[in-house]
Formats: sequence, C-alpha cells, structure tokens
Amino acid sequence: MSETRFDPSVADGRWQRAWEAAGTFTADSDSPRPKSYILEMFPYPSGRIHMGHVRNYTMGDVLARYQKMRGFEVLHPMGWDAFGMPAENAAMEKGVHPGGWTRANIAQMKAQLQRIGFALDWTREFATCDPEYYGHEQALFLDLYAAGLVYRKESRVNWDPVDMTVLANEQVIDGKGWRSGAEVEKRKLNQWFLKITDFADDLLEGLGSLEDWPEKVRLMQENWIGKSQGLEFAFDLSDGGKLAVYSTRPDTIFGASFCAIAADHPIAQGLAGDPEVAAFIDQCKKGATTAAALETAEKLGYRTAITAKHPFTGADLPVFIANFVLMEYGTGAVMGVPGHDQRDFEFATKYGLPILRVVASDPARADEPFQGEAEAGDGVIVNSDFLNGMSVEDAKEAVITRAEQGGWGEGRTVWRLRDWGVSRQRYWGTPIPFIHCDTCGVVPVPKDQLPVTLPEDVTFDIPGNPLERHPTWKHAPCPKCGKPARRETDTLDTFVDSSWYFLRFASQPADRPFDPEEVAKWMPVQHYIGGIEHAILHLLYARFWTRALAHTGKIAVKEPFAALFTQGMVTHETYSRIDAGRGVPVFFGPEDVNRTSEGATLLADGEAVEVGRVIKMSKSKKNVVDPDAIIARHGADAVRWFMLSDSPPERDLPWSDAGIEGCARFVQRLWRLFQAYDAQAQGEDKALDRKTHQTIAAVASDIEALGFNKAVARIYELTGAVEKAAPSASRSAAIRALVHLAAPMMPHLAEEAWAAMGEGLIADAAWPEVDPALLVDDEVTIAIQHMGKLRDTVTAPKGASKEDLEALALASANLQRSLDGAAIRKVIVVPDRLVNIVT
RNA sequence: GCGGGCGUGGCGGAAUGGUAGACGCCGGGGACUUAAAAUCCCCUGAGCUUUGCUCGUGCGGGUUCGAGUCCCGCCGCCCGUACCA
Repeated sequence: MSETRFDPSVADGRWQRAWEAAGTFTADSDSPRPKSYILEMFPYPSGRIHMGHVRNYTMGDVLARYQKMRGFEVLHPMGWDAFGMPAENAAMEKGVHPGGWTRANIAQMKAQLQRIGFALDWTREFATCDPEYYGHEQALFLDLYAAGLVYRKESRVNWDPVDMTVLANEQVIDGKGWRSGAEVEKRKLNQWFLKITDFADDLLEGLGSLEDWPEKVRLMQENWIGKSQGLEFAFDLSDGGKLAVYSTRPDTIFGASFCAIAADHPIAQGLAGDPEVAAFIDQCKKGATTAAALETAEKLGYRTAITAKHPFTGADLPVFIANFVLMEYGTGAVMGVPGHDQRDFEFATKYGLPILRVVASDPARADEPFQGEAEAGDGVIVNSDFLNGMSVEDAKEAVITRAEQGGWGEGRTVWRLRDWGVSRQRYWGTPIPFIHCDTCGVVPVPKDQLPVTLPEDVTFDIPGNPLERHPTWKHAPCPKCGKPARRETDTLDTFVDSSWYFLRFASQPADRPFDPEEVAKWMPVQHYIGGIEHAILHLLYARFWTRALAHTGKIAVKEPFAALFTQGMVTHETYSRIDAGRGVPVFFGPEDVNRTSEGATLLADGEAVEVGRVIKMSKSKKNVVDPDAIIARHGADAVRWFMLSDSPPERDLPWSDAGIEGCARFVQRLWRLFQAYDAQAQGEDKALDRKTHQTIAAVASDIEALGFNKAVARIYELTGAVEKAAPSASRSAAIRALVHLAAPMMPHLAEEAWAAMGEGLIADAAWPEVDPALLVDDEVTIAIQHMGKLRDTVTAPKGASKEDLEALALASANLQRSLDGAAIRKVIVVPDRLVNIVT
C-alpha cells in the first residue's frame, strides 16, 4: 500500500465546510434528545485569537463533541464581548471608529476560530455591540428598574482630570490614572447602581449549591460578599456627642480599653482645625496599599481629648484617630479590645493601653497574662460581670439582647459587598435608557423606543465622553411631558453585557431579550469554562443578574452555571539579554531565537540569549506564539492535541516547539494506522479486545471529569497496542474505536479516516458501546512482598482464592531467599493485587 | 499577615492506602537510506559487590503488614487578598 501523509492544509478546510454545509453543530431546541449546554467565556474582540483562547475553546469543544456522540443535543455557541475601552483607545490612537475597529477584529477572529474546527453553532453568533443585543439589555435594565433594583445615587468616584473620565479602582495606580498619569481626584457624581446587596445573602447561600464549582472560586466569592454578624452600638462621648461602633465580638465588650476612629471619620474631620490632627490625618492617607504591606504596617494613632463612656462599666475610654480603621467598613469606628484582637493588641502595646483578659480557656485562668499576642480563639467569658462563665456565642447574644433592651445598640449584619456601580462616562457601551427632564425628573425611555442606539458621528480627538459633547444626540423630548429634556449620556459597565449573554445564546427572539420556555430547555449551562481571573466580578455579576431575573419572574433558574471550570494559562519560556546601556532586560520572541537542548541563541547574531522562566504568554515579554502560524504549519488537530496533552487542564501548559512537533508526528502516526484498516480481516485477539474496551470506558470517564491529559495518554497506549497487534477482526475493530476516540480531539483527522471506513460524519456517530465483560482481565499480576517490600511478581487467574495466591507467593524463589528461613507471623492477601508476608 | 493550591526522573506529568515514575517530550544507541528527512527497534531515577540488592515522591516525626497518598510539625514555590472591627 502506498503511504500517504495526512494533509491538514486540505483536510481541515474540507471537513469544516462539510460540517457547515450539514449544519452538524446547529443546536435544535425542539430535539427530543436530552440537552447539554457547553459554554466557554466569550472573547473580547481584541484583534487576534491567542493560545489561551485556543486552549479554552478546545476543552469546551471536546466536551461538546463528546456529548453529541453520547446522544445529547448540544448547544455550543460563540459570540463577542464587544464593548469596552480598547476600542475607544484604538479610536484615539489610530483615528478609527470603535465600531469599525471592533467589526474588523471580529471578522478576523471568527476566521481564526473556524480554522481550528470548533464545533460551534454559528447561527446563534452575536456581538454585544449589536443594537439588537444591547436594545434588549436596555429593556432588561428597565425591568430591573421597575422592580426597584436600579437606583441613582451621588457617589465618590475616581476622576481623571486629563482624560475627563471616571476610572475604575483597578485603573488607578499609585493614585494616578493608568493612561494619563494624572493625579486622580475624588469627585462626587450621580451614578447608576444595581442593588446587588439585596441578594447578598442569596448569593452567599447559593454558593453552597454549586458543588461542581472549584472550592477556590466559591471561597473567593464568599470573602468578597463578606458577611459578618455583630453589634452596632453608640458610646456617649465626653463632648456630648455619640460614637457609633460596630463589633463582631460584643462578648468581649468588658475588655474594651479604647475607641478608634478612621482618619476620614466626621469626628476626626471636625478636629482637623488643629494642625497636629490635620498632619496626622494626612499621614494616614499615605503609605502602602497592598494587603501584605498593610498587614505588617505599623499601627499609628492620635489620642484626641475626647473620651467615650463604657456602656456597662461607665469607664472613660480614650478615643484615638487610627490608621488601621477604615471609614468604608462598618461605622468607621471600633471599640478596641486588645486582649482578643491582634490589631488592637499591637496598638495598645504601642500606646501603653490596658490589655484586659475577658476570655480564658477555663474560669480558673481568668488572670493569666498574654503571651505577646492577642487570643482570638474560643473559651469562657471571665472578668465580665453578668457574662462570666458564658460561652463566647452565648455572651454575644446576651450583650446584643441587653443593648437592644436598653435602646443603645442592635444586632446588625454587615456586608463587604457594595452595590454595583454601572455608570461609565464612555462612548463604546450600552446607553443607559433614561431621560432627564427638568419637570418630570428621571424618566425611563419607553420600551417601544428601544434600542437607544449610539450615534455614529462621534469624535475622539479630545478627551471626555463623546456622547456628552455630541451636538444633537443627548437632546430628546421627555417621554412623559414632551418638553425638551436631556438623554442620559452614561453607558453601562461592560460586565452588564456579559451578565446575560448565555441566555441570549439559548434563545434569541426579535421582540424580547429571550423566550423563557426556550431558555428553560437549555439552562443552566452544564459546563462553563474560562479563566480564574473572572472568579469574582463576572461570575458574581452573572449570578446576580440571573437571580434578579428569577426574582422578577422572567426565568426559573437561579444559578446560571451548574459546573464551572477554570483552566490554566498557556505559558512559554522567555528569551532576553540585559541591555548594556540601560541595565534592563530586552526580550526576544521565540521566532527570533534558535532553541537547542543546551540553550538559546539569537538568529540575528548567533550569540547566546538567556532562557528565562516559563511564564504566561504576554506581549511585553514577547513570549507569544501565534496560533495561526502554528495551524498553518502543523494543522488544527496537532494544535488541539497539544492543548489537551500532558498538563492537567487546571494547571498551566508550557508551550514548546518540541511538544507541538511531537503532536504533529502523532497525527501522522494515527493516520498511518487508520490507513492500515482492513474491514475483511479475520480472527479474534481477546487481549486487544479487552484493551480496546477498557480504553473506550476510561477515555469516556476521563473526558467527563475533564481529565483530558489522561484521556490523551490512554489513546497513546491503545495506539501502541494496536500497532503491535497482528491483523485480525479485533484489530480492525480497535482501529474503528480509535477513530471514535480521536473524533472529539482531532476531528479533521477522524473525519478523513472515517470517510474511508464508515458512513456519514463521525461527528454524528455514536460513541462506541462498551462490553462490560471485556473491562476485566482474566489474568492479573500479583505482587509478592516481604514486609511490604516487593520481592517478585507472578501471574494468576483473576479471582484466584487467597489460599492459591499464598501458595503461589511461597513458591517464589526470590521470596524464599528474602525470607531466609524466618518464621512467618502473618500473611496478608489482597485478592487480584498482592501477597505480603510478615515475619 | 490571612486564605487557597502545589512540591514525584533532565522536562510536562501518571498512580481507589497495595508493584512509584503510566503516557508524552528531551537525550543516547541501533536499523533502513548514497545521504538526509520520515519511519521502526532498544535504552533512559540514582547507586552497587548486578540470577539480584540498596536508596528514592521537599524536610523531620507518626499511624499501618504496607504511605507519593492518612496524621502532626517544619521548609519552599505559586495564586488570591480585605488592617473587615
């Protein structure tokens, strides 16, 4: 037989067109098959697909294709998270329109994705910048407004005076705007908010039901929501005022020896007339901002002349302004209990304040001194009047009850979670559908006037919001009274766009955001795959939005993503040299470097470059490999196979040229094996039959557990076994099975092979059936141990009796030499596994 | 600081408490070839007195007939982070 090579440059396109023509991956919501919704986080159309995308979508693709073979009707859609800052930056830098720039990027990236052969339902594709999409989003926003979940409030924002825009906290670096470098100002602006805090408890509780989410993500969300329960109460102050504090440890109230307030607390601000106070407040605002630095930073305080009266003892507690108290949390003031709070302990030590013990391991140790740190643990209350002898929990309740009865405090739940500010002073986003009327106030745009579309004729040559300075756009009549009024010029945070796109994928009627019945057929998403960087914001917002829609009766499902998987990054070595002049490293791309097993040299001059750590691919380190170039060279299947091989999917995947070349070789190796398929071959090979069926079962369970690297290893093993086997009907069956196993991972190769040996598309074929009888071997290898150390192995029939196994073991010369005549005390037999002789 | 994760050959990594290193990459040797590529075969944790033995999963203990796996105490790396009262 003449040997041909598998040519991906021909085959890839052929099968991609065949799937497209047959509508193979078009999801039919009316199908009687069980439904499966596989979704990867949709991309921002930055211009090029990168390896991280390829890895992400390959994983989802294997699941989608596998589920289809298992008889599911699979929804596996793709679209574009198309609003956002980069388009406006491009507009400012290159003078292109954000819309045109975005559309061109989408076209380019879509073509790239299609070249990888993803099993996507492109009939459902949309971009969030489509007026149809954001018009429906505006409608949903109005629904939430009607439900009381949207409000406007004046709030302090980060204002960049050069770019004339609000910056997110993440965009403020060391107090300066990330783009302009200008000193950021705090400004008060009217902003739109979503009442995510209404759902704080719900969102927290819901985490418990998300068993197929990574523990890590659930913890991060739990911390972000940050629920704490305690007592809020007021101290009477010596100047006649009151000071509200919040504590989660009201049980330790008898241990309070001072009060501390934040630098921007109104009382502190009231004292700022004193230059000494003003100087201290200034000092508090400087200093490090990272969590680690804050934790180790020195506690600083300024003792005011004010004292606070303890509600039980009547003692006068000094009131400090302190750098470790935050205005944003609780009441911006705390009672200091040095014995049982580490920060308070450090502060009290520094300023010579009493450190009182009010919790002890047992009542007899009520006066034990502290060992250089606070004791925050559990115990029995001591030195605390009516609380003495109570547990911490009981004492908390007792103090709260007293405070509530006495009218000087009450139990309160405090959340770290804040309402979601969604106003952006940006052009390239969803216009917020409201009109400001001098007579009627803030008026929603009537739904029949949606979408409120963005004007096309905008300029980006000067900073600020183009919508704000557009000559006509913002002038609109009031929907209520018809008088001239102003259109809202803020646009929505792009996280709103990504908070419901999965619903629009499931159902996209023209006249509504979605059809609840259609949505119910697909939701929740069965597998949601994306990066860990979305652990909090996107995933929390999407959960909130889904709950809000459920709350308003629009959908039945509360949690959008049944299972979440966060995949690792694609990494690569870096190549660099220290620039002699400036002393900083200069990086080189992999395409400019000749990498050998000894080291690396620069192609340009043949001199050595330093091979650096394997880190996330990034433009600044130039360690980026372009998927297009790799696909052009090795074909889509080799790249897909690489993405699935070796590294577990949740860990980082180090890209290497040797690795992709090995994958390309394996594609050819399988192709040769597929070509050796002989439908007429006769004869049985029982051992190979077993191997085949065991592999089918193992690959299936590996894919279902997203253990793609293990599935890959099993396919290698079966390939090796088939190659070694003599021709037989069993071998031919094994080759057919291999085509099926390869189909989700290397679909083009599988189709090409299947065209010669089967009917129709392998993408439509069923996953091979497993014969349970063939899953168990009839012979097993038994380990023979002496004192747990391996001495020999023997082959025994499966299910041999303990007695037989023991006899077999004792017959081993190696074992007898090891025993050296010692008396046997015990024999441990694990059936089908091992015999261990204890002497 | 706190929370989470990880630590196994030259590298990526396998291993329901039961034969550590599956599978892949790299490397070495050989076959085929005029030659190269491609392909195929063999070797590849360390050491030793090599029918086999000893050591070996970050370090130190422990539980067990048996520990990479379970427990206790350390060390290192990575990620996240909120001085949250």
